[in-house]
Amino acid sequence: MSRKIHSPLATGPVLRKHAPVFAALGDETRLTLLARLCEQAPCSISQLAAGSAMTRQAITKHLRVLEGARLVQSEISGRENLFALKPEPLLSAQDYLREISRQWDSALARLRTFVEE
Amino acid sequence: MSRKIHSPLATGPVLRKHAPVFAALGDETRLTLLARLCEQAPCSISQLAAGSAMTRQAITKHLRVLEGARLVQSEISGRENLFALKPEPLLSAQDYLREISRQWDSALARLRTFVEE
DNA sequence: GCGATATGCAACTTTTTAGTTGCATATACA
DNA sequence: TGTATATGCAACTAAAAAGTTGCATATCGC
Repeated sequence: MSRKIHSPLATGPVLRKHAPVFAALGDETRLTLLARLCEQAPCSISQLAAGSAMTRQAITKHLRVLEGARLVQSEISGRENLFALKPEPLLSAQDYLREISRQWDSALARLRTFVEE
Repeated sequence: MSRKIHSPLATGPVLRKHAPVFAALGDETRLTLLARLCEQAPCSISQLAAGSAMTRQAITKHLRVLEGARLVQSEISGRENLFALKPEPLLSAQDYLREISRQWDSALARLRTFVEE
């Protein structure tokens, strides 16, 4: 009787919101940076580049990608550029994944019911 | 007193496990495919390509990427190749995100305590 | 067997990403 | 002031990703 209300997982705006976040997370170097930034609050570019085998420029680019996905925020302090983690997109991404799992489970349940009748 | 045990968010194997999953999720076309597959159980390639502006071949490639990340599983049935969602990597990715958020929160808490003293 | 449907494979083009190098600029600090 | 530190900007290379086209092959149904 009730019209099925399926949450708009694949709606234009929703896709355009989440895909860039996942893309930003889809790189080992950037995951490493995030992990580092969530242990040690604000870090400068040089600080972050110090622990890496890559160039400072490479690290900078990765940080800009993370910033573009709003996963980190930068603030200039004197001559250095400090980066800090911003958890909102992470939570949002989590919700998105949870919603997919949820829908999948309910699809399975429906299928099972259907088969059992 | 107690040595700090920080969960290995940025450990080689952990990175190599999760980065590809996030990378696979980091594309609008693939997110759309996943959403579709979680509503309608097993779908053939042609079926999935039908609702898209892209070529069947392009869709096939995206499906292979998803399969590479173990987000979907394919099975051949007669002349068609049926794809179904596999939720395990999604759950695992969720855990990873949750762990980052958790560590971030505890880092903030520690910082706050430190400042307040 | 035949025609239509569903795929796979391979070669190729175009974009994007990842990383580098070199050079200019601004801030700290002795 | 002068030197060392922290960055930004731009040009370039190399490699991976996204998509396309053309053709071969296998299966379904009549």
